[in-house]
Amino acid sequence: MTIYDISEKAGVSIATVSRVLNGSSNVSGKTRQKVLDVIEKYEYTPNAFARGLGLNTMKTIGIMCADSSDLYLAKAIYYIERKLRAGGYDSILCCTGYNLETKISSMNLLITKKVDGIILVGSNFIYENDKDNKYIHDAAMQVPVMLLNAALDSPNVFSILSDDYASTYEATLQMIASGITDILYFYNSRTYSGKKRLSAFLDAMRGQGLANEDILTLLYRGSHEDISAMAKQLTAFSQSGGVFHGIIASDDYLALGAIKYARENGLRIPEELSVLGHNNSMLATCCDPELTSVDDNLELLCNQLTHALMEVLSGNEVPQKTVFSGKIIKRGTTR
Amino acid sequence: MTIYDISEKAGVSIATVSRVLNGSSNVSGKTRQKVLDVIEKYEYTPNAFARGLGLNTMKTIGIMCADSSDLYLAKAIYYIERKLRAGGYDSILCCTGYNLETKISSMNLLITKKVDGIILVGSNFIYENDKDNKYIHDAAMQVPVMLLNAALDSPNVFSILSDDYASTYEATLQMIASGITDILYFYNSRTYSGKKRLSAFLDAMRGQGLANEDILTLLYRGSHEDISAMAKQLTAFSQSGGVFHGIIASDDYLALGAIKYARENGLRIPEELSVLGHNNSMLATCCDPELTSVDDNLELLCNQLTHALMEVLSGNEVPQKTVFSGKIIKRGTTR
DNA sequence: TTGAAAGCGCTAACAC
DNA sequence: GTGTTAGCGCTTTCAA
Repeated sequence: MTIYDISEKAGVSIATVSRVLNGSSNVSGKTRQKVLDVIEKYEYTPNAFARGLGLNTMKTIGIMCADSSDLYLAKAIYYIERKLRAGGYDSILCCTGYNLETKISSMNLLITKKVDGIILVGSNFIYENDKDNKYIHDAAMQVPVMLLNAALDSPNVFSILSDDYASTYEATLQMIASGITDILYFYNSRTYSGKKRLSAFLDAMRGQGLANEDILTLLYRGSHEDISAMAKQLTAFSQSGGVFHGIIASDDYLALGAIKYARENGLRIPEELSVLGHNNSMLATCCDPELTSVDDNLELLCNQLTHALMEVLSGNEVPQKTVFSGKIIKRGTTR
Repeated sequence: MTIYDISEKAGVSIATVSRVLNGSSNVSGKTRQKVLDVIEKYEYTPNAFARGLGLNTMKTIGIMCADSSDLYLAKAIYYIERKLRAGGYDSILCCTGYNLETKISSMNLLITKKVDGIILVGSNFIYENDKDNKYIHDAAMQVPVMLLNAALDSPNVFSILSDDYASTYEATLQMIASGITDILYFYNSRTYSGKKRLSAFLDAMRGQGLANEDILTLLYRGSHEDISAMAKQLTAFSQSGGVFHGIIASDDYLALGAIKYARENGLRIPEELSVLGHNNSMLATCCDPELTSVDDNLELLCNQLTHALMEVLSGNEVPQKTVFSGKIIKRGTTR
């Protein structure tokens, strides 16, 4: 069933059918109704490819994320997809992995598929060496690129993020204020936002008069789901002489690793060890005691991002960078 | 830049350009190279819409799931997306929610967008009253429909699932064998696979000579992430007279709720309460003690499903229903 | 208010 | 091995 069939059955031209299809006002009431009836009768729906060819858009947005099974990213995708759909857009999902090569090829694929915009979910898409961000600059010459929890200064790329520096800084100060000065920063990524969190921690500690060599940090490199491996690494670190009574983790997974470490080593939380996570995911309420965690209001960020993208696509002006602030949700793992 | 531009610059016809683009063998080596050079020089990529219009496919698969932020579903989507991409297909993701209306409209939307196939991730898409499955039967008349962890007897729909009945039956028997006969089945869904798990539990218990009224079941209706609410419900159930020393939960979230319940009520696990989960998600290793859980080998299911879909799309025969068996991963919450 | 017709950029059947 | 040409199904001028 094509527009020709409908026009024939309705006794009008294809132009008229097209007009009623697209809600043009230049159609008389009775003609419109006649066409509508035929359309309904034959359950006709226009061919999306043909329409795409004519309009040069199929109203789809490409969503790239490294690993859609990561709790945080999964949640972000969920919020974004929902909002996009509400705005009449579909989402093509690309799980790229953490490798630059595959990110680039995913990006090209999306461009080739002629998406209307691209959303990069998570800070791991931004590289320190700006040469490695070329694929983003390039993509942005074709379509608007939105960054969630990352920032990049480039025309046609827009960043929506949480002020990780501020919230981690604040969290560190709070833990210090609770009487703990030997704090270990336990992290797993050296991405854009990862770096900012780390330096916030370092700055806050230095503010306490601590020398760099007295500040403890530990980088975890394993799978983000392998809680046991995290605990093991902490145990090893402790056994090799690391002394700490607080752990600030760069995400809730790592914080869970810290809790497991405490349990395996007979440390009471929070009396002997304070633990603070990040993301305030459901993991924070599934452990015992429940986890104090930084909430950066992911849903708000995602809604904002999606809204901004649709504004850009409508040709409206949008701020290049929007920063929200997180807040610390106090639970049982800190004093 | 179109195929005409390229043909002109290369001094050949568009047909020849099209041939080299599609790897046709009927092109001489030097002509091919000439065209390739021009393509490279101008970074030409064919217009996907035009191609879609001609071929009537854009090599995309629609993935529907109720909630992509659910750990289990997120993981499934991850596996499926990866495998599809490897096979040259893109995925349009639709998070439908649990409401039939929105499922239907998502389904229609995917059909309208002319996807090549549709994957329904999770058993909540199948309804008891087959009238409510009409949207699936209908969709299957247009494109193949794949069901993950659900089954529906209909032409052009293919089911890949884990034998939930068998694994839950086995799990129940094991718990009974460990000396616990007062077992509570804690579940949250009355979907296809939810029902099968429940009846497996009931059958196994009845096999022990227990009368229906002595078998304990408890339905949780809250958010799947609200562990505290689960624990609360269990506490209330216990306080109102429910006596049980084992809990078999229909997923790991609920099992975490059970663990929280035990902790809040000072019950030692597994000495005073055994707990068994389902899905063997990362949640199973993030609690203390670690959770015994049924693993239904999601990755295998997803790979199988994706492979089957691509077979169908290639016109090959594929079994209408494929059942794998799960296995119980023994950890610390059971004796 | 309506219709005719020219694209949109590609594939593939057919001719050479 | 290569070129010509007719679609694919829609949107959108331009005329009437």
